[in-house]
Amino acid sequence: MAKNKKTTIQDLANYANVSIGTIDRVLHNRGKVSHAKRKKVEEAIDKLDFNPNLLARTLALGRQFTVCSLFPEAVTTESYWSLPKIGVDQGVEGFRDFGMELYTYQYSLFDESSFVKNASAILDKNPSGVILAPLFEKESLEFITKLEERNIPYVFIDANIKNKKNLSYIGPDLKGSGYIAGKLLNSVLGPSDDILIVNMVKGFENSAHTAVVENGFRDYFKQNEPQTGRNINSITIPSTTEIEVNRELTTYYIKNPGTKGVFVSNSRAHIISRYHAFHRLELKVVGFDLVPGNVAELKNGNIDYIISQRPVFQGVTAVKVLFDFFVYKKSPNPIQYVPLDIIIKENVDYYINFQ
Amino acid sequence: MAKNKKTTIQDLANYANVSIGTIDRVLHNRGKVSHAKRKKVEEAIDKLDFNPNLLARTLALGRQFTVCSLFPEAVTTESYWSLPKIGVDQGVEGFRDFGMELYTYQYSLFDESSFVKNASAILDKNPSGVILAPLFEKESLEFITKLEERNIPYVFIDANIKNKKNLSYIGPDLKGSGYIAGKLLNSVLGPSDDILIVNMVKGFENSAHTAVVENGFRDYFKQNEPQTGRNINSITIPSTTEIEVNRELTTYYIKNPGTKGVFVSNSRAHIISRYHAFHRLELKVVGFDLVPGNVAELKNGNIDYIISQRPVFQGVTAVKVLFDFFVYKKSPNPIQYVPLDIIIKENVDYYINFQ
DNA sequence: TAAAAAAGTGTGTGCGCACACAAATATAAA
DNA sequence: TTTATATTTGTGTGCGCACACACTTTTTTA
Repeated sequence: MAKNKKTTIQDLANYANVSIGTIDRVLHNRGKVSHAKRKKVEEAIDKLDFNPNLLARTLALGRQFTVCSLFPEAVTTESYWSLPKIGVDQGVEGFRDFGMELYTYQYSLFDESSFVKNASAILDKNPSGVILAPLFEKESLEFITKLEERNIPYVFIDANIKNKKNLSYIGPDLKGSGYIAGKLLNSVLGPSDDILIVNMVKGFENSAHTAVVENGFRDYFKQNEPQTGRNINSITIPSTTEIEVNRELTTYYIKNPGTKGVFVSNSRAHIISRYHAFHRLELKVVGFDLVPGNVAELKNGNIDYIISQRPVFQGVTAVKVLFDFFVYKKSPNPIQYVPLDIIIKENVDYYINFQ
Repeated sequence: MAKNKKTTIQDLANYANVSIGTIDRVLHNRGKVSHAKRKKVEEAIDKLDFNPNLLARTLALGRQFTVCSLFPEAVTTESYWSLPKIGVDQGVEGFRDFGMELYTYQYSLFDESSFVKNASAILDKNPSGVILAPLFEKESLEFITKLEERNIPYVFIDANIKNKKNLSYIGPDLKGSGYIAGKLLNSVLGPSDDILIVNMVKGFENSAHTAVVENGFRDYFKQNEPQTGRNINSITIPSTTEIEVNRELTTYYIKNPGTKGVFVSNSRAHIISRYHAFHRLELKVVGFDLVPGNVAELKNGNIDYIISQRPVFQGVTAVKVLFDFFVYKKSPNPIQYVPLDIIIKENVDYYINFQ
């Protein structure tokens, strides 16, 4: 039903008729211990169900874990990238007394050199571990090479680069997220309604990820609605500003008035749904991420579904993975797909209010 | 960007030119301290940004937190009630070194006296806190009265009794969960398809909760589909066994062949969806909770939507709430509605596999 | 003005563990 | 047999804090 009072190394020492020094030796497998006493101590560990007190150990060791994170910059507090940062802050806060400290760095998606510069600053810090959102693939590869040279563990968050030596990838299954978006949009459309996929490329980041999402989306219709004559077109807007997005939408909708549903493969669905409302267009919209803009549009009905990839949780989990690796030498699951939450007007508040 | 090395009480003592004894006195506001030194120490606390090391404090205090949980019994490991138990186990495990220990108790939904017996056993343990799923309202009220007499804090999980002195309620917004179920079921039905609501009463537990869920469900249709001529009937089966459920379903479906959708207000949707598959009925099904039976039926398409109320998370959170109250004297939000996750075939694996 | 009481401050111990070092015992070499 | 050398085992210190207690200085009382 529960454990009795915790047993300490002193308890072990009493049981085995040795001093705590010997206990220490067998626990850490260092120094010399006679075979007989070693056996006896091992018996004590087993019989008394010894588990070292992590608090005491941490206090005694007094070591420090420095974690650096490198994400795209959050332009405003309403930006998507402020959320993973909140997550890592929160995660590290929980391990503060265990000696963990955090330095956050951010790079501009318009400027690869800012990535390089910050990556180099991180290397100068010689951290115990790194949390990286590798949106610039080439520069990220150079960075992790250097990390590996220095034996610094790193985890990817939000975006993945496959077959690397990252401790773990914590983020969405991109293809699956597109597939789910397909199912959701389809569920609110008529069988032959035309669909527009809107991709945006903010800066110079790798757009391969967006393509994977789009493929997942299209896969849904290929596999489930093969024979309908609907059009599914996609446009890629090389910006995320309202003005540019609006211009591209106008251009597209005038030429394609039959469009009934829109899938936005990033966190800017609210820009598009506001455009719809402004022009009294009754289009269905599915997008990603619970940023404030999307929440508002979800609530007033301009967005139908938001898929959330738990960005805060990603940050928290990344920190925890590093901690477990430092302290317990635990090797995590190399790919940890976060749950893809389906958010609608009716359940959005529960997600926002909790904690 | 980050905190410098953590400041200790010794650092404070050096800054304020006093001994750690005086620091201790102002920190805990005990004993006598001259005004001048108190000011100086407070300045030190502020300037050096002192935060006590919880690890050291815990170690020094050496106190013990005994937590008791009282839930309905999980008949098999596949039952719903095994999930909150997993949660509290997990939560307590994380606080083990902080002196927290857990005793779990369970009662039979067929036997109020088992509740009373276990409640009394808990009182004998004189725990620091209690986590309770108050499904027997009358007996729960008697229990919490005694807890209050003894000044033992308690939190409700999964089910709530309003206006009581529980530290917090952690669980679903029942009405909202029914409402969401309504939206989901409606989204896969034609506008005039008839609907069956299936409630089950396993034992002698309070069925008011089920009624709230049903009201939420009906509200959705009242508010959003007012003028359709569809029938929404409900039956309440006084059992959760397959045989009894099947008999009731047969009785109902023969009389109501127009039924196209079923809402199951508990975790037994899989029993009903299996019945449908067995009899080649193409009905849409919405139910609650990611128990293995529902997961399987979701995957093979017999269930369309499952709403999950994060039972494991409820357990973890309840433990955390108690811990924060014990250690930081934090009063939590009195009502913490958990997110209601919408689970479909396409995203169910992410929920199961993560961690 | 001396003794008693109160106010103010510092020191020592222990929580459970890691680690450096000292001590004791056993074995090998001289 | 004695000394040198491994091998084995025990002790002391500190991590940051809480708390008991001892000590010093001031104030009050007789």
